[in-house]
Amino acid sequence: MAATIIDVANRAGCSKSTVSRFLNGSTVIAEGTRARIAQAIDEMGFRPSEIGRSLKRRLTQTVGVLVPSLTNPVFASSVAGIQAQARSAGRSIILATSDYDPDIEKEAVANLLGHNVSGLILTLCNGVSSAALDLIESAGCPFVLLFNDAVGSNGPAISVDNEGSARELTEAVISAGHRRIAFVAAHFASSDRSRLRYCGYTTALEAAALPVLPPLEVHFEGGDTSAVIAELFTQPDPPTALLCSTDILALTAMATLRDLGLTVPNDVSVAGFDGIGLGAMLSPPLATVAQPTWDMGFEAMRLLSEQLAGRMISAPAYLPHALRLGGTLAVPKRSIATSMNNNKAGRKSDEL
Amino acid sequence: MAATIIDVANRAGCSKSTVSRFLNGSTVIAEGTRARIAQAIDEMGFRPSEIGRSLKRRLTQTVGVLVPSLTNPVFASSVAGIQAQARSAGRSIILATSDYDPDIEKEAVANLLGHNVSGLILTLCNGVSSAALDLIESAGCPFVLLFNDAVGSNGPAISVDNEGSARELTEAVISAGHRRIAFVAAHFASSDRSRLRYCGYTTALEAAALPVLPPLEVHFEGGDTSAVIAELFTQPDPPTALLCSTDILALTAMATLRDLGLTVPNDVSVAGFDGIGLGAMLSPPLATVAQPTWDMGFEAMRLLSEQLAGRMISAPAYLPHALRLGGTLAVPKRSIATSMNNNKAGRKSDEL
DNA sequence: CTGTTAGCGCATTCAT
DNA sequence: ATGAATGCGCTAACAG
Repeated sequence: MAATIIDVANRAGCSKSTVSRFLNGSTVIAEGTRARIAQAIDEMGFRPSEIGRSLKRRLTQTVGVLVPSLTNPVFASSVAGIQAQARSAGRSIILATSDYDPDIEKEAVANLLGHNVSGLILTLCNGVSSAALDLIESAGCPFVLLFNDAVGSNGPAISVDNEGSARELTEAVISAGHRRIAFVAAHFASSDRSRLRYCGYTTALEAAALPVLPPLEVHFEGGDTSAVIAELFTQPDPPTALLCSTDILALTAMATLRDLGLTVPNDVSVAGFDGIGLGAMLSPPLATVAQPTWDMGFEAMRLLSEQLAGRMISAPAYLPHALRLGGTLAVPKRSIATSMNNNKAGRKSDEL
Repeated sequence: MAATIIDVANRAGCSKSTVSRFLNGSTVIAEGTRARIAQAIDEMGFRPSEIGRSLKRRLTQTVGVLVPSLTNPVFASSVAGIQAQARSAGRSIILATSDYDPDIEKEAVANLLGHNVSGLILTLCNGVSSAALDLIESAGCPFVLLFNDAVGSNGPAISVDNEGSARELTEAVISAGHRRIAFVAAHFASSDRSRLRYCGYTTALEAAALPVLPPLEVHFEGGDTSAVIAELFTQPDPPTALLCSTDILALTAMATLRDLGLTVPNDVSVAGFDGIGLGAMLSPPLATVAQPTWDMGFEAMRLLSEQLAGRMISAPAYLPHALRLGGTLAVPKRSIATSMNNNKAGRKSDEL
């Protein structure tokens, strides 16, 4: 099959040690042998076996990456960022997905660990209590959390301030004049981000002395979202604004509202979270909290590299987010009666 | 660090061979030792090293996956399908991206090969002539092409009938009454799909004796698309319909048209290719040729597994596509010249 | 049923 | 500057 280092040595008329040294540039090699080795390698199309190499060195050039799903552009984009940085660092990535399921998550991590990955980048269902994380820590494998907040004292993590930004977003919705604001969330059990964002929502509402509605938890990529939304808006006194824990959810919600004969933002304002590219291409554009997803992946990989190199730099836990207001978020039209004490009700939507 | 098979053997009071046999279930083991081994494994949290295992077996349980980009939901979705099937087959995937660059593509494949992947699933820039493919074939590594057509006689491939479906789509556009139809394409050099789809377009136009416009080649994820489109529609006698080689391109095009004061489909019809989920959520929904991207990935992985198992089944090269008409594709109403003037001022934000 | 032995492809002492 | 020998963790003959 594939040529080995011994084949190269034979053809070049030297020992495999010399070839190994050639490959790793560990010592100086005589010009003659150097040339013969180079030629032999070229002629045989030899590529050193990563696995032989890894076995010997006790470490690989691969890192494990675990994300909930690739279907969500947020994670796909972050993996792209990871990939870009990994490539420039000469590392490969083994990719696993958890499908938002803690059990699969644990199994996937165990599998990754079995591959002797030199490190891991993970977006967990729950960064605080995770069987997968226990596995990793007992194995002593370096890791960086991505989108999850840093767990306790240790371990670097790259995220955005989910709770704070959700609070800001909710405050903006309140400023626009909304008083009855609902929150559609991916199941908390499968996404701690979802929970944090809901917390930000409640904080803002409580500060404004407005009613906090219980979260409408839905399966992230399941089909129950439409039904939940439809029920919400066919009941009396529906909300004038709908916050969604992700942009994908927001898009699903908007499609459902359209089917119900409601227009966004004329009848209902909608805002999401994530800042996926396509949201900005819509008309009107989706109001959201934009995260630098690609950069976050890139930065997570960079951080992991630093860690692997023994340089424990302090992690900038939160990357900056950006509120994208306007678009699907506008002043409520039909709730003037309940917002008479709102002195900002006259703002125009594009001022947001 | 991590426990090895020898550690387990010592603790269980047997030889490492027995442990190995336990792990692989290759022979029957006495109930007593079996229990002791199981306990030892559990206590030490032992996971067999994929590396050592692979080195010995001369084959890995990993497959290499190369796609142009993860930012395009088409490929992200196909990787998700690959991943799902890989997991159920007990395989892991090493992911690489080419960024639509044949040089990176080749380098990535070389790297994948170095990891001793048992097989490869690839979406190449060009499935017909590819340095990467040469590398693979000379290494004798099994592979399945995905989105690329089968190359020559050998090698299975999973794709859709790009040319045929593009022809069908174009025919539908013609049927709707369009006579002047332009085609925006990702650079042919970076995507053979793009070229095939353009071919389908030309075939349909020629059959209808309509003018074939030269392709407007753009960088797939670059920023030149808007400029190209803007130029096209600010010249005299602009097309009434715009076909785009991908949905992403179509979305970019529509955003540009909006900025130009044109409405879709009232002023210009637009159709894409791929059937990304978000296209269907738009209002009006994006006309397109939908491919079963997730299934295609799943099927590609299944095919590779069959191949690795020695069962060379015949590959269903083309999976069924589906035309999604209507939405952004409508009957042409009037000349662009008049509509541009009429629409510049009065367009509503939710008109898309 | 189980232990012994021999590599897989490579990097790395230790010699020379 | 280069060879010979060793072993990484594991599986697969080959005994027993």
